[in-house]
Amino acid sequence: MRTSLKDIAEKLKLSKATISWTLSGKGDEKGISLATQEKVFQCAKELNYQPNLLARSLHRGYSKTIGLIIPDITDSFYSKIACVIEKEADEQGYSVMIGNSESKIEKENKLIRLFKAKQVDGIILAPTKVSKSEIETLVDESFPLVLFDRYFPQIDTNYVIIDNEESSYQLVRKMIVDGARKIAIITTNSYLRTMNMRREGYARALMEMDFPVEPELYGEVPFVDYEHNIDKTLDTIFHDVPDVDGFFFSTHILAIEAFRYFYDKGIDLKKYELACIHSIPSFRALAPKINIAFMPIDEIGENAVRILLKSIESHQEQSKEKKKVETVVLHCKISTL
Amino acid sequence: MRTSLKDIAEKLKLSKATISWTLSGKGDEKGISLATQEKVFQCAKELNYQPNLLARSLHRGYSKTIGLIIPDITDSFYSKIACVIEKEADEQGYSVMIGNSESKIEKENKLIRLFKAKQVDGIILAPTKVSKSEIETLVDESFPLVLFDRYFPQIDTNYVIIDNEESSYQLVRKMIVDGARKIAIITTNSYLRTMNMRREGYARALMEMDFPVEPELYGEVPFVDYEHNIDKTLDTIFHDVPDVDGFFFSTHILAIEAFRYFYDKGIDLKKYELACIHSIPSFRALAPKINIAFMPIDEIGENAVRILLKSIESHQEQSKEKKKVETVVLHCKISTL
DNA sequence: CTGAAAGCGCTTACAG
DNA sequence: CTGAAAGCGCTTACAG
Repeated sequence: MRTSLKDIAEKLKLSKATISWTLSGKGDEKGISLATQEKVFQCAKELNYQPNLLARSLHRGYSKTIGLIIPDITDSFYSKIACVIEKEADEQGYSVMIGNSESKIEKENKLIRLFKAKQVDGIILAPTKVSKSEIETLVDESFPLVLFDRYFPQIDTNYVIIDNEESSYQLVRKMIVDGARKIAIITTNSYLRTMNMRREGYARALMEMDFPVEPELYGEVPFVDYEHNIDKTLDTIFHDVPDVDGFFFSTHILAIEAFRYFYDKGIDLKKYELACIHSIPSFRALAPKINIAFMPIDEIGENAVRILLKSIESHQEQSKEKKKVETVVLHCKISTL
Repeated sequence: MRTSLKDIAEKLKLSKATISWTLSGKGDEKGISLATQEKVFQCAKELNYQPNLLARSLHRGYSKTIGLIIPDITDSFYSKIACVIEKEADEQGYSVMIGNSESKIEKENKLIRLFKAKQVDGIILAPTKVSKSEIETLVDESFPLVLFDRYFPQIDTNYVIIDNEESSYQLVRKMIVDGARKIAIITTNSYLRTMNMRREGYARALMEMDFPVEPELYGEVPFVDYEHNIDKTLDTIFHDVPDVDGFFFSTHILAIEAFRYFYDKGIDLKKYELACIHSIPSFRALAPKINIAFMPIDEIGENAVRILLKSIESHQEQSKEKKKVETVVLHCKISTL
């Protein structure tokens, strides 16, 4: 059995209150004699006392814990965000529970309920979809919440997103300047506004140059099993538009799979202009000339935590005023590797 | 405020006990009238009742939560393991708290203490070092614990590891069969037994063929900032052994960095025999001929969870018998991509 | 200077 | 068929 306040109290023949005051550093304030405090510290150390955080949270009504839900922890973008968020939260005295929604709405809902049941003080979430989601419940309850990466205009809550349209526009514009004329866009899940914005940026860059936005150059890979689906998509594009000369990948995952396809087919990457949103280390060796919109990982994480903690505080102050929603739009640095 | 049992009880003019029995599905067993049960379920639904898991855990003495501590969540090996462990635990009714030790012993110790304070029922851990660690405390307290990936013979607890020596041996042997004669080993942190075993397997394959184990072919990259350190290491090897014709990378991270170096220097990868422990998707495009020891991710995760849960159960049964330690050694599949 | 007591939200042995 | 009560391990307002 773990040692509790009671154990120390009994051993020293003091009350639990005295032990609690002392160990929480309020001994002086309560005027507990130095001798007693000394004994308490001594005994706590001997018994290797660690406060039970569940009991503390139960009493205090908050847990100093935030929940983070991401679609895929093995995706380097999300795992890096998780890393930053954990570090940021830690500095503010919060710990983080991470949950993997696997891009499944049921899993996401389950995690939201679990985290609430575990009394997290707030949730940071990269949502997968929006249909009949627990997110709406959170918003209705004005539960402290920050969404990131994916955007649903109909949900009235805090957001941290990047300027997907502008980043895509810049990337595609760069490819055009560098000589590309028939640029394909390889993307996924068009029901995600994030992906739509990327497509719009792509279209804007083309239209600005009076290039047509050809349906044949649009490749949408279903998100599930995209490893297998991308081949078909690329086959079709190469068939329909043999002189395609550029590829804009809306995610790094699609880019990796495409590079594998290029390799399998013996197609030389160097002949094409390339661009991608977010970078991973292997790009340096795989496609060093690729244009990248670098995700501002640190800023995303820091802003998410900052906004969430603000929201938690105002929530705890019972300020019944209607929450003001905060939306942060961050910008990617665009460059080659 | 969230709704509690008390709220429902007051609203229905019943006792908290009745509500609790009903909602936990033991209403029939306790002979609570169907009419009452119906009302309770109805009301719980209306008020969107969710039990407070902190309170439940506090009472029950267990939290149905396990802690997972890994050195780097952005490393695909660990994040995949985390994914499997979460899925496996979920099936058994456990949730997982993930912590990032950043390969720092202080952070690891802090996480162990935090998880204990949060009353996790057990911990799965890929340890970073062993010096004066909280791990020893866990073992002394016979706290349910499973280590994986890294091995410390002096710690008497459960382990799940792969056969690092044999996997390395097989990989290097394959390279020799394929014609390599001067094989460099690129590795890190020799104080980790895991890395030492990989080196020993490398040496065994060489010695078996009566090849010398040349110190000039041993490249150890310090783990911190290895991005920058690997260049020096490779420079030295190419300088000292210009006719090096094979590279054995003890981790995928080192391989990626080396490939970037090869690219930067304009060295053609294809001229070399390559081998690496663990694979990532971009290898398919980066170095398709590379020999890989495929980590049995699923088995590692499943075994870790299985052993931990067994340990938790025997712990909860207060069986004072000395824990029997379980060590599982798994094997990698060796092949090209 | 220190303690008794209430309460956070749950569960469960006991009573009737 | 249902309830009163104790207790999990904390914290804190109140009392002396």
